[in-house]
Amino acid sequence: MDKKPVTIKEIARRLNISVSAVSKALHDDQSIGLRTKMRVKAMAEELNYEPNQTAIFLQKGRTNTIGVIVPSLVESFFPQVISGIEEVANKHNYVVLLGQSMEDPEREQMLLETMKKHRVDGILISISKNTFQYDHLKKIKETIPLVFFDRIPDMKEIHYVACNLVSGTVQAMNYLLQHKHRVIGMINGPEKLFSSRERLEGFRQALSKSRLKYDPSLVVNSDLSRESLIRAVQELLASKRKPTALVAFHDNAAIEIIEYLKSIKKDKTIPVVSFANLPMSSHSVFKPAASVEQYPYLQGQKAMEVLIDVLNNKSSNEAANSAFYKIILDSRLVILK
Amino acid sequence: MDKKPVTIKEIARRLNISVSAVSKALHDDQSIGLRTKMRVKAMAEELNYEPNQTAIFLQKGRTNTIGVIVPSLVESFFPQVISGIEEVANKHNYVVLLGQSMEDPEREQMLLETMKKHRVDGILISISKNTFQYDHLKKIKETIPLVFFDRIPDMKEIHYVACNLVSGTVQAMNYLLQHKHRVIGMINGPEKLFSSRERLEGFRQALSKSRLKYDPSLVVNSDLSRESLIRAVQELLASKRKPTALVAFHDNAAIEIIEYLKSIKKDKTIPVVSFANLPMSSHSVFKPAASVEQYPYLQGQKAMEVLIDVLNNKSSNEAANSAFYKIILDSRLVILK
DNA sequence: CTGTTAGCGCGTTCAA
DNA sequence: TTGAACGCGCTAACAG
Repeated sequence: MDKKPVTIKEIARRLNISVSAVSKALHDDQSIGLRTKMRVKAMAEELNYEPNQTAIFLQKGRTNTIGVIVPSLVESFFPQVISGIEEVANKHNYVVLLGQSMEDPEREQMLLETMKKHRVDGILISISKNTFQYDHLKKIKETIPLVFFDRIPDMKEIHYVACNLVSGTVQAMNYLLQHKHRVIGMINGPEKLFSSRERLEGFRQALSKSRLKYDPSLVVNSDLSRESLIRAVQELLASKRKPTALVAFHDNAAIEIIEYLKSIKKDKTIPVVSFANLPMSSHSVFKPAASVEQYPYLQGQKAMEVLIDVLNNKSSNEAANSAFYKIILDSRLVILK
Repeated sequence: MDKKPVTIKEIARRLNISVSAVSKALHDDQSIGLRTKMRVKAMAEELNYEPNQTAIFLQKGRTNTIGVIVPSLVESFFPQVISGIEEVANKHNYVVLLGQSMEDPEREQMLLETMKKHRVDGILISISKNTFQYDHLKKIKETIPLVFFDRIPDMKEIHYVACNLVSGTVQAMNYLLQHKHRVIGMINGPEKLFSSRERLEGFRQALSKSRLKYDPSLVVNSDLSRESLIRAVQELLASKRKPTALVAFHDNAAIEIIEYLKSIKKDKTIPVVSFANLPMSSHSVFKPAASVEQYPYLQGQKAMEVLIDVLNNKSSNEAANSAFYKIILDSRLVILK
């Protein structure tokens, strides 16, 4: 199938000149005669020469490769982020090494190590929802630039890009409040997740702005599995103050929740608002009433831009290293008609 | 942030032994004394030594990286394929370099070249729907093992994994025929696509088995854009023999088609069957009546297994190189209740 | 058992 | 203007 790839050395041999001359000629170095330059290029063309990047990687100490770790691709939110990442990455001559943690912290750690071995120049990561132990992240961070997106761990001194879920949640709440709902329940994600805490914060802020009192029993955490979501709904519906509307963690959760509500004939009376991870959720039979757009594509772009910036400034003065990017994008409530 | 990574050489220096001794010790080579082995390993541990893969890549002439090129990640079918690929790849110590062609042949070609530069060991690719010119594929194929999946170009001497869409289409047709439909229309994809031709073949086979005559005017090709799909529906509905049921290219197309049919109040009378690219299409308001499951995850697994096989046999006798894998998975019609 | 030597393919001094 | 020599980090063939 494939014969030996042609090297710079081969070209040199055929032309009876030195390797370094060839190397320089190919790079349009000043110090090479036009004549030899032409000859070299012609020969390179003829032999279909292609530089061996792995040699260059070794020599330069960088691979122009960035690692991207997402919890899973089925969540449709992430493919969009990746698209954004890829667009910016390619534009800057980077290539994307992909890994899915499958929400498994051990796998996540393994992926980080593999990528490190492969000497990626940097890593973009959205942590698994079961990752509560950040030692491996902290360790990797010492060696490789890390930028977090969407799912941010509770760590200091990190770069990250995320959506302002606080304001998004406030918007979602206001929507429900304007529709006269006074008892609103929230089915949140895992308690330790940064984004869960943001939603909670928004929940409280919205209530307080409307001079309503915050009732902790109206907020239930879940691990986002089907069972745990249903349990959460049941718990809320069983509480003394039965909510007349719900805020769900995201569209996937919302769909499960609405499906359940429908099964008990409550879907018409209890509107659910959520967070837009699914572009197609507007088609769904179990469509939420409204959803907070989180601009995954933009998040991907921004995260990659941050990484590139970090990469470019890495070698410069140490002082700059004490600065951390914290990019917060605005989210926006979208009413699904 | 990161200081100089420690090398094998550094360990050698500190221990006052040769580099190769260290290398061998780390690899548990027979020819190294237990004592030195221990010392080396201890030191490696202490200094937090990690082998520089890029150096190993250069030396071994392989990167343990495979390139995966898909038309786009938004099509939800592909993320699933990728998951299958990743599972097998990781198990065999390969890592995935991802690229989206965005259905753009030029971008596709660029990605192929980038991956070649990065010296991936092999490439898995599903071609863009606008790729009708295979020169770049043929060229790459000479150098790097290529395995196609799902969207297969019309080329000889290639490895590929795909679903048996012929039988899938026959099943789809039989479903409609059993429901007393005698005039069935097909909205196919781009004519040059292998999978379009398979659908057409299944369409004809099913008709002929039922002793019905094949009417070319009942098959319309489309580029799968919204506009072209609607045009296709209009064309079919305007023809002399108006179809009472439709076969769509895939769920995405089906959803657009049904949405349109609904807008002209025909969705109840004209059932649409299609091909399952969307796991969630069963939730959709514009849900097709049935859909042919194409087992994306399995396709990904198989494709990767084929590639690994090819990779392992590459160096062996030339005769083996004349054999090409053509793996056809069975598809199965799923009735969406 | 251990160390020396020679690459892998390329870029980059430093001499010539 | 050109070439020789060295280094990137590691493995492997060959001597001691």
